[in-house]
Amino acid sequence: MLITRETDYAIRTVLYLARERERPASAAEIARAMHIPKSFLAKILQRLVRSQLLISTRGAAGGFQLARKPSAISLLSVMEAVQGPTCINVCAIQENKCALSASCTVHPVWVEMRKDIEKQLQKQTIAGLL
Amino acid sequence: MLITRETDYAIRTVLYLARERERPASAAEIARAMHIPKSFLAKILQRLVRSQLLISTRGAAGGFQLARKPSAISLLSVMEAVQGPTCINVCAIQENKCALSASCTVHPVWVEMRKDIEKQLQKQTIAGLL
DNA sequence: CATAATTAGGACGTACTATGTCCTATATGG
DNA sequence: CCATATAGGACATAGTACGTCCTAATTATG
Repeated sequence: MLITRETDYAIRTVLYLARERERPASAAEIARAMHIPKSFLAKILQRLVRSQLLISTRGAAGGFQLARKPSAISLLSVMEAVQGPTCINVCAIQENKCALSASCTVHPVWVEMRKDIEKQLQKQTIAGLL
Repeated sequence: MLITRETDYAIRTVLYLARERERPASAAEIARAMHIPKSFLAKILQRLVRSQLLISTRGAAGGFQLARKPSAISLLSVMEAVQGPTCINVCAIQENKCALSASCTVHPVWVEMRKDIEKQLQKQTIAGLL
């Protein structure tokens, strides 16, 4: 699976926050609105904060807000924040995982495909999806 | 992961058979040449036969051969033979898996991306990779 | 200051899928 | 008949996806 459920949740979350930009939204509120299990969402929010896509404020009346304009957030950046680098194939990431990579004529195909996919994910911004 | 190890093995297998077209090659021979665990390869070969990419002959001196010209075998067909339909995302396959699909603005992006990937996999033929 | 509301982080559990192995049945050339 | 193959199912193992829970740390508000 290229896009996990976690990534899906992360995108929904960012989309929600893009619509509610004035005030911080709490994890509980986002979970309710976007149909995401609350304690799972908490983990996802942590990652989005660490990747500097979101800003969090603690304590009562705290919550999460976008750290940048929706037009400056690509699907790729959200995806990489929660999943790490996009992985088409074991081979295409870690050379040493494939015993034949030197002589393998398929290898360049995977590399090329991964590039294309990343380019597409980069083009799609949160602003564009609103 | 979009491309599993099983698919990788399947492609190696078909590539090997494309180079040895005159005579049937046994599972043991292919496994040795392509660094694939033998009993795992047996399963993969079964699927390739059922999908009519390969022809098998049983008994002594039996083995596997391509059912079509290498130019008529795409990476997509090999991939679908072993993995089933390419799956980018749960959402993009089974509508009902996503509670929000009706209102979800990301959904069309996944569908489009999947189409593109399949188009690329279709273009790449075994003949082209030799 | 006390308390309720909130995020931060780690440990843990469960279920599914990828990756294989193994055993038995079946076919076939010599 | 027997050695060599494929066919197919049951089973085993490891890794990842998906999610829960508990304990801190922080802060607005009464």
